[in-house]
Amino acid sequence: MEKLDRRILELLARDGRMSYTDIGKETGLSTSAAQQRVRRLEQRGVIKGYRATLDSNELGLLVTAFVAIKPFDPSQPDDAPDRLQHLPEIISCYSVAGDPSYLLKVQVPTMADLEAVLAKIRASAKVSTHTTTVLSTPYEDRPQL
Amino acid sequence: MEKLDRRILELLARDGRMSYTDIGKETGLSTSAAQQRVRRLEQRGVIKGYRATLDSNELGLLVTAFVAIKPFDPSQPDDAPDRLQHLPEIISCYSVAGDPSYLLKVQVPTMADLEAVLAKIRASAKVSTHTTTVLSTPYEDRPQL
DNA sequence: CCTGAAAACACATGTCA
DNA sequence: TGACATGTGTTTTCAGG
Repeated sequence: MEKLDRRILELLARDGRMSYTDIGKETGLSTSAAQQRVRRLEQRGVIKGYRATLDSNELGLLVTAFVAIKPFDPSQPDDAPDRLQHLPEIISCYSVAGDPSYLLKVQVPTMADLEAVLAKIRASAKVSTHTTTVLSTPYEDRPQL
Repeated sequence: MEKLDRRILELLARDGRMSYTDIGKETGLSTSAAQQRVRRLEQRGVIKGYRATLDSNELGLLVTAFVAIKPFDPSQPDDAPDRLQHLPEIISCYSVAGDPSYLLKVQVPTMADLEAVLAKIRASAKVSTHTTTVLSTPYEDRPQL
């Protein structure tokens, strides 16, 4: 019944606070059966966690940008992610194939903050940066189911 | 007491299933006071929703890529986001400043699926695509607090 | 923002197929 | 191993102040 687990994941991806009772109703399972399946999905790591999704603008994070970085010296060991981890403005870090070595997603209150973060990125990771600023976000993080 | 709301948002961003009782304990509020603040944050749209975060690999989504798109004919009306919305493989869509007009994040099971989605993107939105494939993801979607 | 009580829910245990 | 029933303790929810 792998189908049932998919259905449960879809429900929780859309509403992370859905009760086991409601999951049971939607899937035709009893409350405890639903709970058991969810617990297994959590233990297997399929469900990594739960979070509230917040409105960046309401939080005062008005500027979003993608920053592609390239090491100054490609012969050096590449530990950019470690070196950049301490910057909370970096929301995501992807290692990519292609010209840049990493692609970062950055969120800050103002353009001035972006400038400051870019300077920190260059200094911390010894990289050059190529920044693409986001004008608007038609949609983001749609559930993968 | 704007400080309290920030704290609540931080807690819920990290654990979207935290109970109002526990939020109260962490913030020094009673259960119902905590619940009331959360409800207001939801109504104001600061909290947009709750979701389980899933492991893409476990779901069989082994390929992630960023796709920059450019319209074939820049004189035409630009409704790419609308035209692409129906493709569930597109997780996020950002309107960006710079050479491409949009940046898409795409997730699919295999490279063959990526190829298929790129064809659909080009056909649906009448754009050219420039794809950057993700090799690994050191970190992603860190809480903005 | 708190109290308090009723309803809903979570969750451990035990049973059955 | 997976589904279910039941019982106990929490949590949610909605009065009221």
